[in-house]
Amino acid sequence: MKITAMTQSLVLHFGEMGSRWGLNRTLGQMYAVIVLTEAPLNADQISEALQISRSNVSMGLKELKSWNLIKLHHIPGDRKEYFSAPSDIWEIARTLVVERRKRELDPTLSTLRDALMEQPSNESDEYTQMRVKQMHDLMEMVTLWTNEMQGMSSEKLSALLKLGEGISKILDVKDKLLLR
Amino acid sequence: MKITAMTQSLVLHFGEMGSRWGLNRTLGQMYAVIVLTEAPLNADQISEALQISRSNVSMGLKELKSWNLIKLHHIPGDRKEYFSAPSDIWEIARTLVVERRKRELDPTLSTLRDALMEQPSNESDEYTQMRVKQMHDLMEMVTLWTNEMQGMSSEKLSALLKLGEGISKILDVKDKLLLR
DNA sequence: CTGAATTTTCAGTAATTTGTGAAAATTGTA
DNA sequence: TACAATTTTCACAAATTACTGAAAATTCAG
Repeated sequence: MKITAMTQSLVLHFGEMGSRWGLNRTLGQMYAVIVLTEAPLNADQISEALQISRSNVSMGLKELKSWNLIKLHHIPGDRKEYFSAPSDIWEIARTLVVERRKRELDPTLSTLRDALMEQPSNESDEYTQMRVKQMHDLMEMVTLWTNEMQGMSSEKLSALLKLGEGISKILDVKDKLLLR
Repeated sequence: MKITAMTQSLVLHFGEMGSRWGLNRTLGQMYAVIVLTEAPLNADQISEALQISRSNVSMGLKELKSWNLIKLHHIPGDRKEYFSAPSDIWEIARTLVVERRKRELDPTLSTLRDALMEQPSNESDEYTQMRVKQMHDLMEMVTLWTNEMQGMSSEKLSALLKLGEGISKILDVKDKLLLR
């Protein structure tokens, strides 16, 4: 499959960024071409578009599946599998946040909890535990938030993000509201 | 410098996680030992605590400085430089979010803007541009948010995060509030 | 200004991560 | 069930990234 110059340059950029996100270059490129192309693509098309080996595509797709980032399609009379990204960009963002939290926060949260269970052996450990507690509480709050986010509709999420600087004002008047 | 068993295991964990965050193993370990130790540390102490070369520590400190994650101290009568982390965990979190945004979103935002300026050469490019527009708008909102966050006090940030599921309710009544 | 203490740089090496082709496994249709 | 199409796995190779020691640069007390 040939890709346009515009897509090509975007794909290259997403490749470079891929490693800064939890992915890697190929994964970034693969997801870029999938997201930016309207029709679902099969593995051979991706392999050709990005000039990477068929097996690399297979491994990349496996990983994108584990991130819940792609949808699987079947075309009647064609045995190949076709892949596309959700058409709702908010759904993609939501998935990314949740999956990154799983990979980046959950394991640490568990380690921090373990450390808090231990008996401090001296006063240096006591300081350490205090910091661990602070980190733990913060990360737990972030986790609650991402869970909240997961259940939010795209419309609501978009409305929330659009608040922008308004959020500060809302916090100021929040106590005046009858919540809970 | 010797570190306790508790710190040791936390340092190892943060090392493993380091690569999942935008850092790397050594950087994760270095920051862990700095955050978890009350007294500011000098480069030799870090080098000894983590069993890594002095030059590696120097490069790591350089990077932590570029992330604005460490504070520099001087001890009277000692020519060495000592480093510590902010005592306020929210300040660390705020810095992390802002710095990651700089590295993970800003370059992409600029590339997306470039792509939007181009003339679509066919209808496939038109679809691509539509998706680019969606991504661009979303990322711009996130940028606004992190800017907002940067200016927020730790107390306010903590209050916002504590809202947790309350945020949904607030959104529901937001229109009833006289904002702006 | 001098020189010892300290920090930084950098070229080379080590370690890790990523990509490939060939072979194995799976799938679905005739 | 048989077999061709397709996908996945995996050992090895290639590429990238991280680490080190030695040397250069910087800092500052005397």
